[in-house]
Amino acid sequence: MADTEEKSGARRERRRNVDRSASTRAQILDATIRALTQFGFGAVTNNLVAELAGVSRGAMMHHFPTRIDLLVATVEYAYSNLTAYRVAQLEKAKPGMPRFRAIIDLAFDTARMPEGLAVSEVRTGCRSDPELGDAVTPLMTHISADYGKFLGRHVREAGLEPTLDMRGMTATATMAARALAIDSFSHPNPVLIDNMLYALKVQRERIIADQLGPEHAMTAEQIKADCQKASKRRRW
Amino acid sequence: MADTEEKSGARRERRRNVDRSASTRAQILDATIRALTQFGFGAVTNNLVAELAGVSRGAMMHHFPTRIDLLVATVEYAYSNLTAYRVAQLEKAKPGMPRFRAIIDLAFDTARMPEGLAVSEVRTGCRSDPELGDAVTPLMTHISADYGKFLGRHVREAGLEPTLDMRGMTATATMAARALAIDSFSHPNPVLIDNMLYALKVQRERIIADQLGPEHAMTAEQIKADCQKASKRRRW
DNA sequence: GACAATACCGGCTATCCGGCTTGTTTTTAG
DNA sequence: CTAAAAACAAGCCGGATAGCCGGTATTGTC
Repeated sequence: MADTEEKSGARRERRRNVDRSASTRAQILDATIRALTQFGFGAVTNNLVAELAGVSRGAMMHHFPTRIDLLVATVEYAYSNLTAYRVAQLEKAKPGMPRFRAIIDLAFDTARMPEGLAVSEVRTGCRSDPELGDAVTPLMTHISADYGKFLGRHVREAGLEPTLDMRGMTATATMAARALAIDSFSHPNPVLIDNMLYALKVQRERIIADQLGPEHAMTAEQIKADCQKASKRRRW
Repeated sequence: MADTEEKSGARRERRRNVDRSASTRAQILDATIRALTQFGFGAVTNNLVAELAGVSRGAMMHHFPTRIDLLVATVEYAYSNLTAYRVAQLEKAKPGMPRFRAIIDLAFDTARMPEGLAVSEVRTGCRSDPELGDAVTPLMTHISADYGKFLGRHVREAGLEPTLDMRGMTATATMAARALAIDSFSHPNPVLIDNMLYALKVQRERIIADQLGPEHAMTAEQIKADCQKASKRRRW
């Protein structure tokens, strides 16, 4: 964020070490996320990150002794940002069914966000680096489990059951969103996105109708309207 | 495949240049696919490929002057193998509806095959290398379009229409299979796969019922039986 | 059999990356 | 006020990589 001196007379605002540390750390982590998003895992070098962060390589070295430390910290940071974003977004929808219904669009949005792409990049990139893989796998496992709980909670809060097809549908949406997000960066295909979201929402409403009765599900027209609204709001 | 001398007396079977070329080329391309699958895009170096192929670096240089040439050729080779495999597998099912129904499982299978993983690795990896991206993008676009036609053809041959939800469902299945395949290599989760396939098949049958009437769709029990059969046949 | 073309070999180098190390500035503790 | 500690800066080095090149062996053509 906009830092450095903004105080009037004081040529240098005295900053405590903890603040300096936190600020530099955040700059570096944000730069790493940006680098992963824009250039992909393979192009993320210490040099590039330091440059993007506006920080010397020595400072990076100080905060993240190894590249692995940097990437692990970045994934943690990115996922906590994502979680906060999800909570904030879902709070805009009324609890229960509306909030549950917001999840599919949210999955595709978060997958396209810099933080989401960063996590995906590391996830696939760590296949090329066993050491990084060892360091990141427990974290990824935790993330998957955590997201699974998140899904289950909202399913139940909507008065629904996490049946086989419900789990399958949410998992499919998550995976598809991930693959599409990376793809769309080099081969954007808005029609594809619209179709996928429509199909997933049809399936979602079908499951709702199965569990609670047709009167709780959206009609085909409502689904299409919902999709059009989401399509217009989407900026990619 | 098993090459080299198998002739009895002749200490050196005279091989024509075209054969030597083709053989070496195939060895290198196969090795590249293996390398991409096992070690991931980032770890695929010329050295590694040459070693896996049992070929000198000079020979590689001769056939593929640059790394980009190698990867582009590998993607072409892998996709043509995939196409051949798809055709061969689908011919085992009766034309029409059974053949159409085989596509979802096939998508997940091919995504997990070395050839499928290789294509996915290059697809994501080229984000880190603009030059490679430029070289590979038209190919990827063609592949996507070609696969789209393949899907459309089988939809129609089953007497179905490529409606919005049909397109969305197939696209979702394709994307999800891709993400799952890479994921499953480091975080295998058989339950997830089963759930996703089940949900997709439920959706598929629902679309069939919508278009042709419920009597053409499988029952819930049939779907589950089909999934169990696929789950047992699957070796990952 | 002579010459050309192709397949193949492996050392060389410029470049870049990650990590180390030494030096400088700012903050904090006594 | 002083000394230690922490934050920051940046030059350096071993290692690895992609591409290049001179040279050899095999195959094709006349």
